[in-house]
Amino acid sequence: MPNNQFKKGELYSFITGKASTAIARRLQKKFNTAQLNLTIEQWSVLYHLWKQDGISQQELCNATFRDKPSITRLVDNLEKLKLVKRVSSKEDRRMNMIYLTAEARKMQEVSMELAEETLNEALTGVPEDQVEICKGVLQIVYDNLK
Amino acid sequence: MPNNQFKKGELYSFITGKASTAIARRLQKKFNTAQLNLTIEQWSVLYHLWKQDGISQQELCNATFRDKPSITRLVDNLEKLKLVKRVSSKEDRRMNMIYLTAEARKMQEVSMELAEETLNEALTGVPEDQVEICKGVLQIVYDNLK
DNA sequence: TTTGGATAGTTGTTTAACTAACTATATGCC
DNA sequence: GGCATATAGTTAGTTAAACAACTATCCAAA
Repeated sequence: MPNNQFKKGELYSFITGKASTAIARRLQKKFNTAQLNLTIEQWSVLYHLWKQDGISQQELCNATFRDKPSITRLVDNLEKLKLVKRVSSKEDRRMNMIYLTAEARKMQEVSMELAEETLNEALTGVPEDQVEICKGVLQIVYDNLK
Repeated sequence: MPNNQFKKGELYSFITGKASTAIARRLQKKFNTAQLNLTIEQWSVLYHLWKQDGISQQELCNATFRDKPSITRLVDNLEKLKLVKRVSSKEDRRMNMIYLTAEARKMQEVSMELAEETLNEALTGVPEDQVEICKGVLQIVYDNLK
């Protein structure tokens, strides 16, 4: 028997992701205010490179949950901004390994602080145990559908 | 004192809305399979018109959490698909009232069933009380940031 | 009654997502 | 070795979001 928790009136915001849209908009505004010339999507790519530099575009696809054309263009734009460099792999010449520039490395600290700040604003007034439950539910949703 | 529940490694999926992206993609695939020629964004506009027909573009902005140019273009495309009609208001000639066509009215039942089906798939294995908590947290997040 | 501000909607530009079709390289099998 | 297939990445076309600048209409106060 499927769960039928969703009355029609409540289904909308779950599908449209109003909460995560609001979070992303708030973070984008903070980037703009801080003169950080970076879109949230570009930041999400840098985020994974900060964790591990020199990974392939395919690995960025998996990490960011985006398809190959999206990553191609994000890397194009990040390259134009001189924040990453494509280096074609010597072991497998089909692959581009993506490396951060010094410029991009400098952006990590500020942007991560703004991201944490945004989440703290978003979660003001939410008890910690409920945040944990919410994270768990969203993880299951993702696993169910991926 | 701000909540500091977010370790850096966990912050990413909250901001990028992986769960809601996955839900929207799954629903879009169901639309395509069902030969329902409709994007999720277009569906989200129809959703509110099914609840109340003949509202203004500004009201659609508020309901769908989108800005005016986005709604202008969504209505443009829905008009091309002959799913809605713009009728300029007689009381206030600045306003367009948006009306569903018979064609669009026919799409409500099928598309809503697919949406509910998608959410049931997404929430498989999640206890009902946790879904409620999650919905509550996302609502607070939205209210905190809007 | 005119003028100035507010509101409703449109247009242009940039960035991104999705699909499909494409090129280049690698790999495994005959 | 040569061919089929899979994998990595790119390109093209459509839809959408965000922002800024714009037009048209309404309304209220001088």
